Amino acid sequence: MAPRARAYWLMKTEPDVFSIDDLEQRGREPWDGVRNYQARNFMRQMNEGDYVLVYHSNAAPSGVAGLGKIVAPARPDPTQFDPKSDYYDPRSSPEEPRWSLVEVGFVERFVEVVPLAVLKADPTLEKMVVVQRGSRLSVQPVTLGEFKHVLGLARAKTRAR
DNA sequence: GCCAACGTTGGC
DNA sequence: GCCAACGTTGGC
Repeated sequence: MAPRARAYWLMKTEPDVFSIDDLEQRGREPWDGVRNYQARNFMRQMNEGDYVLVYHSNAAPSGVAGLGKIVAPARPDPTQFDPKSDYYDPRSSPEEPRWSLVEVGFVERFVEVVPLAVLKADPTLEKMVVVQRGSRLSVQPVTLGEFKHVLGLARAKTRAR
């Protein structure tokens, strides 16, 4: 078996709820609560070792806050079965789970968030899903080129200080 | 807090 | 299967 190529992703989180700092403190986190089919389908394609740009949404500024890594592949998200959870889905069942989660491990917290405005102003990233108008997808694929370029932007800030 | 853009639901 | 109404996301 040829090793599967590593893939790259962007996952959004609201830092008021769960931030890159929270991920750093915990080390790894089950990424529960995703309730969008497209996002779920991307999570089901993820493999251990894939890298994740951790994106802060509804933040000041919104942008890429750090780097994570997939440490466990998709499995049923238990919150869908829990009537007390905000993410409870009465139409899902353990026999036929509708929603999945992956586990994300902490890799790196950027010195500064790379703001969405910077991504949008960068011609190299014009195809990136997160800069598209009205993009709401909370789990997105990222190309290797985009991934490297965003890391470069984050590191440029580090070197400049 | 506003609101544009989007995804989902459900009547027909 | 269409599409209006509704709820949500997320930038600003």
